[in-house]
Order: sequence, then structure tokens, then C-alpha cells
Amino acid sequence: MVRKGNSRKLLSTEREALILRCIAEGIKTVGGLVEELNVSEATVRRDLENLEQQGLLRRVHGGAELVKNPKTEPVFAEKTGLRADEKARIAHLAEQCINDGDTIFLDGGSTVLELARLLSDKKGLTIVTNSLMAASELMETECRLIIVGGEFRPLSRTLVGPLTGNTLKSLHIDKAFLGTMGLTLEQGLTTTDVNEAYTKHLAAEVSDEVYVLADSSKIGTNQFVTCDPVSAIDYLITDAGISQDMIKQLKKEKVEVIV
Amino acid sequence: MVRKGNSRKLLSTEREALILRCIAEGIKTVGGLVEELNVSEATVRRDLENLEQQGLLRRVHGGAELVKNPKTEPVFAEKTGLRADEKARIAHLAEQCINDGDTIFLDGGSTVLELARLLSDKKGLTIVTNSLMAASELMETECRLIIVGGEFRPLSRTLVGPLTGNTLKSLHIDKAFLGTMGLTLEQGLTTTDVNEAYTKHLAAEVSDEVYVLADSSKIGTNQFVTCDPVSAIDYLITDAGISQDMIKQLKKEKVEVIV
DNA sequence: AAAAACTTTTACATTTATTTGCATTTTTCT
DNA sequence: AGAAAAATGCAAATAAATGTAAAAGTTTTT
Repeated sequence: MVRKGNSRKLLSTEREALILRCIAEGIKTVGGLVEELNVSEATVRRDLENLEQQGLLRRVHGGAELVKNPKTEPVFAEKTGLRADEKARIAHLAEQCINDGDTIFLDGGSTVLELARLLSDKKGLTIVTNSLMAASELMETECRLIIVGGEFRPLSRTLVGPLTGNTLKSLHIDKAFLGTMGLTLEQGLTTTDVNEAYTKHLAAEVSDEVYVLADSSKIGTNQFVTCDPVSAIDYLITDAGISQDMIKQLKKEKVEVIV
Repeated sequence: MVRKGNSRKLLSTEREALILRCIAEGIKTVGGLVEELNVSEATVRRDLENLEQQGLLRRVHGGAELVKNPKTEPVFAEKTGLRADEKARIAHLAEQCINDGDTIFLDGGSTVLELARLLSDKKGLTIVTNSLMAASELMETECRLIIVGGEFRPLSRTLVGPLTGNTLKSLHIDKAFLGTMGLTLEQGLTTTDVNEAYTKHLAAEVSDEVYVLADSSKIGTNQFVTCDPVSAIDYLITDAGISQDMIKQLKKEKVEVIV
């Protein structure tokens, strides 16, 4: 049984932590929590509301229960955690496409970031990136690391915009690994930000081979701006969620699909 | 229980360290900390505010609690220490040379990094930098942040080399703040790495005013490569260790010395 | 299907905590 | 020593959390 707090008033966060423990131990009713915590019903309800907001529990009539998969930090985990399995598998497939000595471009996005983490054993890589997250993963490695210039976009922690062109246009890259927000046959590779789209487009342009990493939830959805048509893509690495029909259609456009 | 401080007054940093210990031991309320530290509520609040700023704790109504993973943020680690006081003071002087709305360049080096930390209150800044450390400090702020492209140099955690030119040459900067390894009348601004020198040179070239931040231990020493002659410098910000004679000589070269 | 019993929501009053502006003290720099 | 800057304390104004009670919505019982 959870110990009833001694006299000092608890901070709301402490109380909420206690509520979670109570519920885990079987005290799931509002009334029970009121007893246990010595606060008013209204307060318990407000706490439950908060915790539900955070995704830690689900309110039901009369009380609440824990949610099985408590989601972690919302800001970054939202992206890293969502469909993490697929992303990890996609990253592994992509990793096998890279040879020692290659010059590659790494885009922003959580899937590509996953790939960056797999590159520490490769020898003699030259890695060009516009993702500061990827860069921070690669700093400690032996590879040659080149970061494109540009304006910092906080949301994706990437460098974007016209200035990236100044760097990219003077480089020649073997393989570009691009993330994406949307991919359809009609609109091609799409994303939400104009500058980001421009940077992806440029990266594809200076690269011999363009790999797009996208879990199947992205396929068939469109975003605001088109980066490139599908014809600019050489390989699409995705998970088994993609339809056979889509694979055929893509093959017609000379896109090889790796699942 | 944390021992109540003996009568001597604590430095604010000592007090803040103590606060962290108190919270770790369960004294989490503002009132409790006031008792424990014998200072006013306002002071405790201000300390908590600082500590929150540093990401060491999270304030909640009524008190504060430690963040789970205090080292979660430093994407780019930091080395501190040597002559930290001088550097902090130099950084403060430099900060006063910056106006709201300026476009500035921030070089690598610990002194300039110190300056970067002081810029969060300025409004409407555009900050161009080749220092990933400075960039990581500025990521969370409101300012427009532009990172020059280039090859990553692990030792200084800066971006250097010819590629930086592609970005820098298309920009026009009001004020450049450069660190340095050495500064003499004969050799001018010197550093240890050729690529780094080239980047400093370019930054100076595209800037209206060039500020060099150097603690007095750097003055009178030479390094391997010259970035620029002293004539390229407009202002030198340093500490009181600089000789009066040197100041006079520099004045002849049109370098204004700020101590 | 209506009543009873219980739960949740809403609105408001009250308490408690935080912010802000200013005066005072202390420290730092000249 | 004297001026400038920073830190500290105080108190009024502001904001947030909590408790209370009535209204609205469930579920259970009859």
C-alpha cells in the first residue's frame, strides 16, 4: 500500500506521481485517491486530467487506469518513438547500401538519424549532412564530416534554405539518403517547408543515387511542397506496409523498392 | 538532512549547488529552501530560475524538482575552465557592443562561446556562426541562426575550410567576433590550423567591423598560420593583463582596445 | 422507464504562490 | 575612494492551485 503522505503539502507533480503509483497498486477510484492523498475531489480530478493529457493514464467513469504504453518525452520521442521498429529496420537496410569510402548525404528526419547511428564502423566515409542531430551523432567517429551551410530550422534541427545551395552545388555525392513527409506518384517527394524542400531537391541533384527512406505510413500522403518528382528517386527503402500495386507503379518510374 | 549553512554568506553559485542538494534530499518547496538557506524567498526564486535556465531542474508551482536526465541537452559537450573569469568578463564587454537587430558572426573558441550565452535577450539578431558549440547554445533562442557550411574540425568543433567560403561570401555581416590563439603586431592574428585561419580571414572580410576577443595570455604569442594582419582588426576586447605599450602600438594600427 | 445513487463538469470563492517594480545592500571595476 | 553593476530583500499586483457547492450527466436499482 502506498504510504499516506506526512503532513507537508505535496507539490502537484509529487501528487501526480503518487497517483500513478496508487493506480498501479489498485486504488483506481476518485474516492480512493481522495482518501489516500488528503485532497479534495476536485484536485484529484484535475490531476487525473493532467495525467491523461500527458498520455500516462486513461480516465474512466469513477476513476482511471494506466495506459499500457506510456509515451515518453513528447518533443523528440514523438518522432523517434513513433513506428520506431519500422524505422530501425529501414535504417538497417539503408546501411547495407553504403560501402566503405563512399561519399554520402544524410538528410534530417528520425529515420535517417537512425541510419547515422549505424555508420560508426564504416571506414573512410565522407558524410555530408544538413542535420545537426545526425552531425552530433557522427562527431565522435572517424569519418570526414561536412555540414552544409544554411539557416537553422528549429523544428527539424536541420539547415535549410538557399544558402545550403552554396555548399551543395560545389560537392559531388555518391548516395543521398533522404527522409520525407509524404510520397505519392503524382506529387512525388513532398514536405511541409519550402526551404526544406529546396535543400532536399539540391541534395538529390548533386547525388549519383538518391535513396528515399520512408516508412509505409508516409507513402500515399502528400504534404505542402514538392521537392522532386518520383523520377528523381533511384531507390525507396520502406517497410512491408507498402502495397504491391504501389511497388509496380514505382518500378515503372524506375524506382527500385527495397523492403 | 543538508546542514544549515553556518553564518557566512554563501556565493550565489554555492547557494545554487546547495539548492540542488536540498531538492535531491526532498526539500523541494520554496518555503523549505528559504528556511534551509536563510535567504529571502525572492532570492530562492531567482536561483531556481537560473537553475531552470541551465536545465538542472524544473520549476513547478510551489517548488521545483530535479530533471530526470540532467545531461540530456548537451548535444555538443563543452570544455570550460581555463581563465574562465577573464573570458566571462571579455564576453560581457563584447555583449555591450551588440545592438538589437545586428547581424553578427560568431567564431569558435571558448571566449566567443561565452558571448553566445549572453545573447538570448537581444531582439532580432541574425547570428552567423561556424561554431557548433555556439549554435547549440543559440538553438533555443528567438534569433535567426545561420550556420556556415564546411568541414567539421573535431578539435575546435567548428566548421572550416574552403566550403565555408561558399556560404560566407554571399553574406554581409555587421560585426564579426573572432577568437584567436595568438596575436602579435608582426604576425597579426594567428592560429594553429590552416583551414581555420582561412575561415577567420573570410569572416573578417565580409564584416563591416571586426572584433577580436582574446584574453591577455594570447597577446604577444604567435601560432603557425596567420589569418589576418592587425590592420584588419577594428576592436580588440581583452582583460587588464595587456600592457599599456601594446595598447599604444595597436592604436597606431587603428585598433581600438577595450579592456 | 423512472427514480435513486453516484460521478463529472462548471462556476466561483479562497487560499497560496509567483511576478514585478523599487529600495537597499553588496560587490566589482575604475 | 567613488561610480557602476549586480545581488538581495520587500511589498503590491498578478496568477495559479485548491476547495466548495450547485448543475449536468452517468450508471444502477427498482
